Amino acid sequence: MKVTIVDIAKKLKVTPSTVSRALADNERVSIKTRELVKRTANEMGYQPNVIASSLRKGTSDTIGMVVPRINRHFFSNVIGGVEEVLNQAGYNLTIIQTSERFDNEVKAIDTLFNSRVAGIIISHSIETNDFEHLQRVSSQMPLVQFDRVNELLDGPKIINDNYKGSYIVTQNLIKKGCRKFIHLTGNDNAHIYKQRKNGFLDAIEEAKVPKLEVTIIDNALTRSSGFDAINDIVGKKEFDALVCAGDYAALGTIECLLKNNISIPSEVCVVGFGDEPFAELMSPSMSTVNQDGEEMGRIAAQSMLECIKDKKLNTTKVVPVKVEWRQSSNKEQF
Amino acid sequence: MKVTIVDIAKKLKVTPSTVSRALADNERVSIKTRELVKRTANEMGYQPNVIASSLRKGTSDTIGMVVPRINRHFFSNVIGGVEEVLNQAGYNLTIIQTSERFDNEVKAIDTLFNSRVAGIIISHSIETNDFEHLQRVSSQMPLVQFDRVNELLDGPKIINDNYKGSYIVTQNLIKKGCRKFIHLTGNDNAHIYKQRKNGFLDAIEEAKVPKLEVTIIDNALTRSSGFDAINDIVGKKEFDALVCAGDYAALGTIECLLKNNISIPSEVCVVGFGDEPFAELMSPSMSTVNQDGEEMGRIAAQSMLECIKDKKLNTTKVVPVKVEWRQSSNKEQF
DNA sequence: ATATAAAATACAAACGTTTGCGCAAAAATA
DNA sequence: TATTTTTGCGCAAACGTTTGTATTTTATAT
Repeated sequence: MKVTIVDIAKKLKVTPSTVSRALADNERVSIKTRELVKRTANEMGYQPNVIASSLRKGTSDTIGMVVPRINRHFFSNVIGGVEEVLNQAGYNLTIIQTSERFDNEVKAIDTLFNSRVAGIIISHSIETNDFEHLQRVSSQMPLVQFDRVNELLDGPKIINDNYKGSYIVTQNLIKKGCRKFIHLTGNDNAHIYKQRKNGFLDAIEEAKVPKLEVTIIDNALTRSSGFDAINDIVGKKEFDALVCAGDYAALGTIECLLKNNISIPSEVCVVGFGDEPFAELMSPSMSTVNQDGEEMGRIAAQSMLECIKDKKLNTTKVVPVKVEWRQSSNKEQF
Repeated sequence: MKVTIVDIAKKLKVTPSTVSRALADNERVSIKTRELVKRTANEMGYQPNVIASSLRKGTSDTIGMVVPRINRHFFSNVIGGVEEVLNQAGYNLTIIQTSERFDNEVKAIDTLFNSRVAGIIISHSIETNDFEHLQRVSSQMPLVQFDRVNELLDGPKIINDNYKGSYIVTQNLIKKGCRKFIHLTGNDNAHIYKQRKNGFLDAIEEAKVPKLEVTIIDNALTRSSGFDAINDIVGKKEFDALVCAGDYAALGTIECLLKNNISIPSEVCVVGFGDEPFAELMSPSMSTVNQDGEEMGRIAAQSMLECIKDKKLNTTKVVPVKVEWRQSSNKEQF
């Protein structure tokens, strides 16, 4: 049914090895035969069996990618960037999502490992703080981490400039006159949130402005937990700035503020992180930190390709972020 | 280095075939040996080589999925649904995006075909109106189409109830008093847009209301083309309802209307299609047709699994849609 | 004890490539 | 012409499974 190298060989009365080499443009076969073989292969409708090829070569042309959620704007952008570079280079991409669950992440790694992918690109689930499943992998094949990375694992890491994003946001809010800050975040074992918090705290610290107040609220990253967090304290506690570690939390807080007739930004400034598509479009439009997912994906893929070639690489690349100033923080400056 | 079936066989002084069968829980090997083998495999850290297995079995446990854009909310939801069902069933998913380009689609199909996936789940690029590349495929492996489907190809098709979505929207707008309609759409060779247009036109037709005006604008699906389309006619042409075949177009039109100080919905009602996350959050919030991507994905995956088992299947399943009525069309009824 | 049936395992080929090695013929050099 | 080098290709093994068939072992019946 399906035409193989052997079929071509038979038809041309040469050996499969010659056909194989001819198709691979190997110098050991004459140009004349090479072209003859290619032409015949075409005529016969030959389609290489990459499975067989992978088995023999011991590696495949597939890269595995593990992400927490495929339908998060940021991640799907990263995937887009990775795809772009990898396809260009002749690689395929197998994508698995963990839905933020640790056991799914372990299973995903196992699966990819068993299908002998050429390498793995991963952003960890939020539950993950044990990295043994990857220790084993990183010794056997290239492992590229992005966004949510673990410093202790070998291999390239691509991260957003989380620290700087928060720092600049906070610095500017202080300049605009905000004094009573609340920071909504996830939890510290996730690197990105720790960095965002540190950027926030350092900006407060280094501002050298007296009487700055700071409150940190953990585990407030979703729309509903953002809403609830503010709902709990509104009326009881004074604040004039909400620096959120994520857009969805910021969205929740804005909804809560509006419901309580607190005006944004004149009474309270709100800033998110991530620049989800809705941030620009909602009302008031949300100030937030834009992270270039596609660029991150391209860099991750590039790093992967380098790793496949040179084996060793242990760099950390930082992708710059850009603060989008919009209505939700558009308070007049002093 | 890596432990294989042969290694286990040697250690246990049995043959590879026994080990293979034991691991597969085959009745032809005694329960005692089965357990012994499994235990030893575990101890030795055996990881099955799925590549070898695929080669031998002639098929893999990977399903290929081709989508126009991975970072479109709807598609990433479908992917999520597919993933959920397929992973449960022990299958993997290889995803390729075509970026709406026909040649990319052809290349994607080729790649998946060559990697001997067990089946392909596809939603066509907007450029695609030649389906030869799939004719070949559908005779060799299961092909499931979703959302953007071609009726002439064999295999299951899962579609949204595009017709009904538009029909209900239009019917209701008429009830609310709208009389001068503009329909922004893509082009007719894409089924979904044709269906949406038909739903729109039929609702107009069947309303039996005198003096309904209708204008159709093609190739207006993006934010900017939506904006431009309205910008071109505003002031020159009267209209009180925009029925858009996509949310991004609707967004563009709303932006254009606001810029021209045309009030929504009192002067013009706008309705989109797709229920992108921003639709709910923008201001005015956008009425639109919600399509359940995850459900569609689950159904597509189920159909794929059935196809793999039974070979023949030629059904078309329709996933119901739900109209979300929001501010952009919240005009008082007669 | 022997013949027969059933159970458990062994044997060997196959899946479609790739690749190190070897061999012959052609070309180049002595 | 004899020797070496180059060129072009064939041979055969290997990658790690799976599976149809053959063989041995064990259980059952005669």
